[in-house]
Amino acid sequence: MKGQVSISNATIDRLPLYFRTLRAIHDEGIDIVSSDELGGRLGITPEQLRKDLAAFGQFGKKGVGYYVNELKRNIGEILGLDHHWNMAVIGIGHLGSALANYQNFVALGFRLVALFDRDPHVIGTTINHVKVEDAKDLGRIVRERDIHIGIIAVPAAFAQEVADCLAESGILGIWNFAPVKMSVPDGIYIVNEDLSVGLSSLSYHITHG
Amino acid sequence: MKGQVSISNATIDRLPLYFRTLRAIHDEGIDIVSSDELGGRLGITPEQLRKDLAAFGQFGKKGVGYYVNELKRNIGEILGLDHHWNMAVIGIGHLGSALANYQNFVALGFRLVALFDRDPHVIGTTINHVKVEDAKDLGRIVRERDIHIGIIAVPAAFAQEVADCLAESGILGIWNFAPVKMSVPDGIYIVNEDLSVGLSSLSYHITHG
DNA sequence: TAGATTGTTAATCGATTAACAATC
DNA sequence: TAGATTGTTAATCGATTAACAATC
Repeated sequence: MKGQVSISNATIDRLPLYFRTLRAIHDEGIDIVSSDELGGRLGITPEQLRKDLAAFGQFGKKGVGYYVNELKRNIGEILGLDHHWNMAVIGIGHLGSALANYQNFVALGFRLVALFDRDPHVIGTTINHVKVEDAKDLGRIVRERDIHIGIIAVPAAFAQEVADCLAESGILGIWNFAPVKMSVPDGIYIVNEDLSVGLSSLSYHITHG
Repeated sequence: MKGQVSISNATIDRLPLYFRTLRAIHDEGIDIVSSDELGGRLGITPEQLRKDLAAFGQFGKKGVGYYVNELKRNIGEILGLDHHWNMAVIGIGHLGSALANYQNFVALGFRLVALFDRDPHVIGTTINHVKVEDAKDLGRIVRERDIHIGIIAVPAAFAQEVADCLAESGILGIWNFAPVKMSVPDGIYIVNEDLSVGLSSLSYHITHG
């Protein structure tokens, strides 16, 4: 990996697709894959794929291709999936409980270690073997259990105060499903997963063309 | 709107954010907003915002700003939100039922008109006032109820066959939550909402820097 | 009128595509 | 060796940023 060169977000967002596809290829019992084959499965040109990988090092063998397992492990390390980050979901409504139950996260090495809500009827229930705790203990528990990632699934109106609490408690990143722009101190990374953006974009494309 | 000029996806994906923020500003009782204020709330430069809008026409008044309600209506029309698209969710697992319950879609004018699953225990139940029907009736019901958008929330292994059925039945667009790349005939637009991409990207950023 | 703010053109920046030398 | 395929440099394309004239 080249430390000082900045890598485009477009490249980073394609790495999980490569990773996922390499896993599928591995499950098919294939050991070696070319940039043409791997890119082809994703609708990505082989040049694009090779350029993306080149940002981090040399992973292939000229005239041969890429060793599936080795490339998968390398991309996993680049993405930091070998860190097994601890996550908490805040806001156990419909979306929050769906996220708490999402099995794909486990497959990527993430660990769900806490759930939070404010509703006394929800507190104390168990989802996916994790107990829902009172949101007023959020800060304490984030510190105690060394939680790295906070998943915000509360209504938009409460998202900023949750983010503030997470930030104070030393969270590293926030995955935000509330449809609102939040502000946090420098050094905390936010990914906004605003579902209405995708759906509205779809509406645009079927309206035109 | 300029018919022949192609508009960047980056611009289109920002329009829903403008729309959402204009609604919030309207709710605050504010009638006129500048590109500086509107962009500022979203962390977008005023130049970027004006450039985005310029792709579709002239919506502001020099020296004054934008009339909040008028701009909101115009962006809504550009996004096609005034069409009130009919939607169906296929796959009523945790994520599917969360999507079926998601209230923000109603606020954007989308209509949930059908739910589908294969599991006999799920078929016949009701979510958000809509009955879950047998997935084998998917094609017929899509045609009968004039469903425009299919939301795929089935396991990756079944996503392609659902997409094939939707395509045959005249769907206009697919909003895909299955972590897999699907192929559909030209003219059908797909938005992939691959949750593992966002989370892996977050992992990357907290691992580095 | 003076001040403010848009819409648009020009300049810069960044990402993708194409070409090809290196080499397995 | 010949064929295949990577890694990298150069060329193109597209998006963002800066500047400013138009005008409310």
